[in-house]
Amino acid sequence: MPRTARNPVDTRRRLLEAATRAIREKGFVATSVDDICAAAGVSKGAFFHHFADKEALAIAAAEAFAARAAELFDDPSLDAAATPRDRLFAYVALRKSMLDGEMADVTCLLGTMVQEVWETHPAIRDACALGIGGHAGGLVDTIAAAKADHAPGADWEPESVALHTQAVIQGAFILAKAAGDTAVAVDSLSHLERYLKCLLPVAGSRGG
Amino acid sequence: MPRTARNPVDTRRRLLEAATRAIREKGFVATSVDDICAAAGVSKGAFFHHFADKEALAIAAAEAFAARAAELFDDPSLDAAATPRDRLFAYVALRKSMLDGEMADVTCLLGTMVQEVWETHPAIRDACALGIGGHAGGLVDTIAAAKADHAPGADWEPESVALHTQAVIQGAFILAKAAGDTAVAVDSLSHLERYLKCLLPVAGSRGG
DNA sequence: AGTTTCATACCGACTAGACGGTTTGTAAAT
DNA sequence: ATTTACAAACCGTCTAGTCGGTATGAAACT
Repeated sequence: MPRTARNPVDTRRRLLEAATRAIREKGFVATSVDDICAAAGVSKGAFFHHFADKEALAIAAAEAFAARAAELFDDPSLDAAATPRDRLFAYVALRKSMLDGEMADVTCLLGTMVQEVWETHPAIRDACALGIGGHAGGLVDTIAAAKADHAPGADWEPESVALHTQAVIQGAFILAKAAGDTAVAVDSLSHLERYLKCLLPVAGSRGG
Repeated sequence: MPRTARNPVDTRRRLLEAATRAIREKGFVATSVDDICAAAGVSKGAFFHHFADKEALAIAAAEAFAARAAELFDDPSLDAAATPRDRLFAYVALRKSMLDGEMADVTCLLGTMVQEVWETHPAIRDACALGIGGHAGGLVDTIAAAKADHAPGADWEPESVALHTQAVIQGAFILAKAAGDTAVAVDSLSHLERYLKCLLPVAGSRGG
């Protein structure tokens, strides 16, 4: 099925991709509609045909980003994990490996936007909150199962730990942007790994 | 010494305070010079008399914010700590207690700005990096001393742990902004506390 | 003591350009 | 014939930054 020059699905996807890239680089406010149109190779008319306004595009981009993040849980390295605990560490390792690349390609669109517009654009904030919270939610069952296996009586909640992993990841991105280097983010994820080992000790071993 | 209507030091301070508040609420790009002037109760002429441009103000605000953050280490609760380990936990407890208040009053100007302008305004990024890195640096000696006391042979570096504390704090702010509630940030700092207990075990006790 | 000089501190109208969004027009598909 | 999918000129608003001007006070000069 050859695609013609006029392909609304493709146009929309190009706009979302261009917006995602630009916002990850410059933030939501500094990214102009003209910027996005130019990067996507479409006209302003096309932009406002597909999206009511700039805010609507941001929300759609946030939803698309969250959907892609959810796909992380389908990664082969997670499926290969024999236990919930292994699966959790496979997730963190995957996140770590994803830090290899250009800054704007590895950082989180949701964290970037919500920090900027949490007060001024509640609809965007909610979309970001849903994405981040939903992603954390995707970890809760795994963490709960690992807890049942390794620390059934511990006084922490799987949901709280899941949110903490996202906090560490988001904070790691901020340090990386400040330092101009993702290495510091890798370091922080290593601390997260160590913490999770501490929360989920394997019998007959110490969490060093 | 009664102050006259013309007081450059006061004018500058008012501009810095107004800018800090506005940027914490809306971000650097969305905060206009007119906004800041109105909030500070000064004219645009005064603004550009004291600062070369908007970027220069942001850098000055970042430096002032970092200086105030450095004062945290003078807090009585830290001085009262008997050991480096106690001092470290007093710091985290202090950061936790500081989360009680309006969102824009508790979040970090540096983390907010650097996430937005890391690519577009290198000078601001550097000022933020210096502030965050410097604050982390203020913890390194304490962490190193605590390590010497409680985990001399452990395979982690005090500097890396210090940076990780800042990553957790920054990430906690992002989750808080997304959720519209600082409670999730408190939770994350509690996990940080637990991690530090795990890194610095007290003899004859488990890190539960 | 009175006057001139000068730098600092500040005011607010103004400008040039960028911005989000609208409108008008058109061409393909159904 | 109507709807969909775009193109691009256009519009009012907002922006950072400029500029000519004024008020103040201290120092220099007479």
